[in-house]
Amino acid sequence: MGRAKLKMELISNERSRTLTFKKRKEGLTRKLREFTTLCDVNACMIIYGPKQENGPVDEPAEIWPQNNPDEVRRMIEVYRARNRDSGSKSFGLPDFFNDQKKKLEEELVKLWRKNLAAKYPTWFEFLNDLPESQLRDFAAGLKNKADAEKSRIEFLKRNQFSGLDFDQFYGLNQQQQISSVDHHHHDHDDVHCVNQDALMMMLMMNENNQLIEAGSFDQD
Amino acid sequence: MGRAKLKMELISNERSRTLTFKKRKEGLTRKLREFTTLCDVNACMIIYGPKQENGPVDEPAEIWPQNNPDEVRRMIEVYRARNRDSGSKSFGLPDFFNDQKKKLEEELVKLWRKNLAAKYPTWFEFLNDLPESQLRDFAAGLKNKADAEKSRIEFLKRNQFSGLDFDQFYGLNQQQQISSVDHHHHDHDDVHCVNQDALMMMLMMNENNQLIEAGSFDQD
DNA sequence: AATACTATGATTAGAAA
DNA sequence: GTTTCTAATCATAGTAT
Repeated sequence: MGRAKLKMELISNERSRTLTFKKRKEGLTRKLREFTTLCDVNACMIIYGPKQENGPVDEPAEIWPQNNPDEVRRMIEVYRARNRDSGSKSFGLPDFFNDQKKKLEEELVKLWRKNLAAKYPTWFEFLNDLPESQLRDFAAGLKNKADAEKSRIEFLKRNQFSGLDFDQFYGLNQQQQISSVDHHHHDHDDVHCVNQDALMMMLMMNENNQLIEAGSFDQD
Repeated sequence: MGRAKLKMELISNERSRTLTFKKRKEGLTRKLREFTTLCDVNACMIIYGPKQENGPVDEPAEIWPQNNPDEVRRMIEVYRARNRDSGSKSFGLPDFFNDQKKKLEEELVKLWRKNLAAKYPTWFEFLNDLPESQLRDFAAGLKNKADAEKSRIEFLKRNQFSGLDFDQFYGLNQQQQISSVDHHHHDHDDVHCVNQDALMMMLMMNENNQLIEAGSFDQD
């Protein structure tokens, strides 16, 4: 027979629900495609699920525009930017940093670690991809850098900002709770941890995000 | 009369197009709401436009779930995270930095500047919002840090990293095309610019992204 | 611009293969 | 799990207000 009127609530029957999910997802996608075609608008859609008992949550099931994640990202960025701007136009600096900078930093650190972990079992194994000569130089440089950083911190501790808690100051203390980032301890320097790594990287950059070019010199 | 069959292309008649936009946008939103209700899935949608001749582009016209931008953001984040992970599982460190860190830093810097500019005509005027005592301490601290940073960079330039192609190593070469971040020169230090500013701010924050409270000490 | 109408086209619930 | 069928519901183009 034909269709019956559907009560607008969660479909309890699993088979029906799965079927409806499939049908309506397709219909939704078609509608959105038609919509953008007919009216010349930008739109994007992300559909997750369906939620499974023993499956990963939030598995993306459909994105639109299809085959164009960059476009999706672009529109998302626009949304995010506007969403940030509107709403709180007069927030102070601390608020801004609390809200946005922290998230970005966290995201950065997470991504960094995640991708490092994906490619290398341990943090520093990316050195394996370097030629032997650079490897030696890097090892020496890293040691120097670590030493220099430690020295600098010591120096600052002694001579400047007395009364400041520098560990706290750098945010290098008790940061184990930064999401679920696992900390590898490196054999070359105990001082390094999440933000220290990121900080190191930033310290090595100039304003164009290029590494500061080192002149020629002798190393110990 | 009733409806006629619609050709699936941009509706040339502006009046019809506007009307269709409105109708279909509503229909789309209803469909998506029904969909999530019936099938218990997460989904979000962003609709921009309609594109106007003399209006701002990409004006958000509709988001879903409505009144829940946080939820939209959450889903977007999940999408972004997954989207990043899949696709290129085996990229190296340089690629990662080129691709992701740069984007994040860019976003950070842009947002920072945008919001600073919105609130303060000049970069350092946010100091005006600090109490007098903190202002003095901050100024002194900033100078000391700037000096220390400059010295450290000089030191690194002179004494370390000879023979290394660090640009290549970190994949940080030829990055001038970093969008359109404009560089302001500040009167207190030529070395400082975008990233240096960000660094400064980082250095001034504790782990909770609050500005460090300076203890009392003598300044030069 | 927004709302209402309504004939018709489009979608889809339920069942079956 | 998919596809197909079909009647019933739903959506909406064109029009009018």
